[in-house]
Amino acid sequence: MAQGYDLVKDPSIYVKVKSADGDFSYLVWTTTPWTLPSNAALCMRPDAEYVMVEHEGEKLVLAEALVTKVFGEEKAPLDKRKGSAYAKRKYLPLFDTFKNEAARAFYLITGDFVTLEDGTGIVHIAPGYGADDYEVGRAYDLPVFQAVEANGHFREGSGAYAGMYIKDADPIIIKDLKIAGRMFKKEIYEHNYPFCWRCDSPLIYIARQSWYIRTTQFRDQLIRNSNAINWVPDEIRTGRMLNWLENNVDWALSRERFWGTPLPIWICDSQKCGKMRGVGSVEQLVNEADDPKWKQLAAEEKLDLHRPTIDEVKLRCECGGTMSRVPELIDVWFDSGAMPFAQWHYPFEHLEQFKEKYPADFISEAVDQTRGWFYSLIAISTMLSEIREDLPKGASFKNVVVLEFILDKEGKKMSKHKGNVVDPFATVAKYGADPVRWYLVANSNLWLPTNFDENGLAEVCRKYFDTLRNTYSFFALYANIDNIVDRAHQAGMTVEKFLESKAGAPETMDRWVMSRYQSLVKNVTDDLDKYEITRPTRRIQSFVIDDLSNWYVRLNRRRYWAKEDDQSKMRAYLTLYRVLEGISRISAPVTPFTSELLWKELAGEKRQEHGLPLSVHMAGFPKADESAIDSRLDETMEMVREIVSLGRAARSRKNLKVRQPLSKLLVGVKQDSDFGRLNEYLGIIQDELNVKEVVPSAELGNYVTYGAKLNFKVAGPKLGSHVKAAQTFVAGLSSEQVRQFEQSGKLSFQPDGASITLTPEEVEIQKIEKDGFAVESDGPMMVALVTDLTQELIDEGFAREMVNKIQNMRKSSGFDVTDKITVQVRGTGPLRSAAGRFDDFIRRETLARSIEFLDTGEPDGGTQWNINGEDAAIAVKKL
RNA sequence: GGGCCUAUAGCUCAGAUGGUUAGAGCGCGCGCCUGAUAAGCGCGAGGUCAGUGGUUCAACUCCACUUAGGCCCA
Repeated sequence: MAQGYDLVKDPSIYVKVKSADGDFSYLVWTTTPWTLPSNAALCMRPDAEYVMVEHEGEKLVLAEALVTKVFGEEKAPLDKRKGSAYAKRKYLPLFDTFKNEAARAFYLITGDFVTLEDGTGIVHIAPGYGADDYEVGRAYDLPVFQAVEANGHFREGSGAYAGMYIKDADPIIIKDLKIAGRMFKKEIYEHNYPFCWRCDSPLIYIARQSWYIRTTQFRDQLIRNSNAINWVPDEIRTGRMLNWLENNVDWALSRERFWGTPLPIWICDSQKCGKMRGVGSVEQLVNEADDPKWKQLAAEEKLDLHRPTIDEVKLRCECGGTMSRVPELIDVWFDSGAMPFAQWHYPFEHLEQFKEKYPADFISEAVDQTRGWFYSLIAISTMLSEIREDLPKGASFKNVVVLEFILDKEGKKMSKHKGNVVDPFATVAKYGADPVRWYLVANSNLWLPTNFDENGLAEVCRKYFDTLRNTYSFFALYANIDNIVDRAHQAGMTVEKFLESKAGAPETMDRWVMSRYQSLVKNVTDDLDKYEITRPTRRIQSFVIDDLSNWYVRLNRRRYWAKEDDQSKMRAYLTLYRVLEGISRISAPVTPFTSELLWKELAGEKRQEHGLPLSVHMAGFPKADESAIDSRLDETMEMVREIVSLGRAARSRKNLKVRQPLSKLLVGVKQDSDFGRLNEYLGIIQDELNVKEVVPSAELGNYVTYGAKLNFKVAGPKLGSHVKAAQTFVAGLSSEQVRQFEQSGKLSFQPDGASITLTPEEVEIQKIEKDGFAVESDGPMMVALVTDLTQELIDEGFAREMVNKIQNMRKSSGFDVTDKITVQVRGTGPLRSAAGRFDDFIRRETLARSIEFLDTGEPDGGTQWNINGEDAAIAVKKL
């Protein structure tokens, strides 16, 4: 069996083989000179025309179609007849290695497999080397000559070549043929040749004795059973698997090794008898053994069933003689395919479990297992279910995800040889098993080849795992401040129940994140049901990063700073707890360790006392609560996020940093009625954009110009070849014309004499912002910032800057988030008056007991700051 | 040689039944934000959709061929 083919250049030679019954030679072509001493016959295509031509005083026979190719010129034929006319004519062997066998060999045969593309149309047949030659040899009852042994060396008694390695023998054989006047010409031929995958040495095809399973007898059932399997992706089923099964050949079952699973066939030692027996169980074996000690050993479970020990067991033969086991082992692929049965010790034990578990719901392996595991599983289960009543007909698995390979960054196969191998152990050690798995699964669909990029792995760690961990840490930080776990345990409750008992009603943000979470569970479940894994993994990732961390947690931070047992805070804890617990469960199939850690941390050490599973892997997959999915809420929040995003873009373009409060944001939405939906969320928009007021703006026309473009998908089929003219016409409309069309819904034009009326569905109206406003828009959505500053806004800007500086100093000083402090400031007049005006605000934000403004000198251990252009120094002290 | 799969931004990948200006993340440049985050947000630069030919009003998408890579088989 070939493990890998390489494109290589080998010598190819044309030799002249003398006819035994005529004054001419057959011109024969081969790429393996070393097989010539083992030649047994020559083969022609029966229906092809063969001609005899004269060349340098010799008469040569070859296929008419190849004359020009071989000689490089036309040759006038001396004779012409079909290949079939040469059948059975004898020739003189090139070598006398097997001359004693001449009675059965060295004659012309015919076969349709002979092609007229390469060579001479006359093929040299060596049944000992190559499956095709062997088959032909069997059909003609040709002897199997083997001058070369399985180790690639010529055997003793093969004349001058004895002991020689085939590749070394090739040139000598060529030289000998030349001396004997049998060489016609030599070329270099480029072809695929098999090589050992491990040591790279060339392999030879050699006929050997072997035991087979006649799988060809079950070909139709194999195909039917494979077709009944859900292959993901489906093209495996219709492509390579079908292709492989259609070309099924009998399973060469036996192997020759020292140790392994024995072929359970015993043969009578007596040549005369020669009975064979297949042994089907240990019980049968020891009962039929000639020595009772084996029964004893088996009873003690000390009987080693492997070769070579098993070979000591001899059986009694009906003829009175002893039977010995054949020396062969079973192909290990048989073990892999027998796994579904062997794991339950079918048919001897555990029949109930077996019946329940068989066939398997799901397996997964890589695409190279077409001829490996996938085949062995299908083959064994198909054959068994055909002959046993107690098995359901079909394959031993129902669904399979077929993986593609992981290639290097350039898309090349990884091999030690090329040095582009990524060491999986080092990679797991560096990044962790879960991130590696997450990266491989989330990066691209499993059935597509993946170009492995370590940067992508680092990104997964940073983005997904760090964010998840930080989200949990945030929860833990505050929950620990409030001593939630201990208090829950004291109250004899789970953390969840305890939080539930203290929590107020869910707020909009809580309902929103739960809605998003339940949608996530639903979508992930649907995906997994379809054996999709990349999409759900990406869904989880984007939920954790965008929805949970960057929106829900960030916007709700203040709730977590509230006083002990504040109801809103408890609801926020509870919501975050539930979502994190759910994430732990739905991501467990991909990140078993991270999920387990999260589960343990959330559920607490005493989780079992409260009836919670010890492990997340025993906890079951969550079921989506679809009643909690509020699509209108999702949609509205999406609008809010869009408005905030546009507002930030507007600030950015005007260089207005967010810490500077502004008085007003005008918001234009698709319809005026939509603005009402935003009422509940105006606070979020105000906070995110630091504006005092958010108001609707109905006067879109003041900010935009109108444009239009053709909706090709709708208009294309109707307009046909006028589509381009229509696009030009629509794009050329003025803002006023588009505005009129929006109201009237009618638009006509005349391209090339035709008359066409466009409907509103066929034209998309665009609104494009006018220059000169702090305006941003996206589709129907638009925001405008009012940028005028009052003294109060300026003062608040100063105050917020000071808060920011003090917070940074708290953090760099390593204070806890609950530490109370005092603050000393030296600064300019404007700072001082702003600080006075917002004294409460600054102290509240920074947990400062007092803010002391120094008239002279520097604060003790102060840091210099530039605050909106004003020079200042600030010092913080822990109380 | 036969069969199947892959090729889209510097990198990794999305792009139902052909339809407008081909998207995301990372990386890069500039700006912003940060009492959980080695995070985040905004703007910008970056593409002959491997190549050639064909079908079509219209092709990343359909067809043929070619190139490169992968797997199974000869």
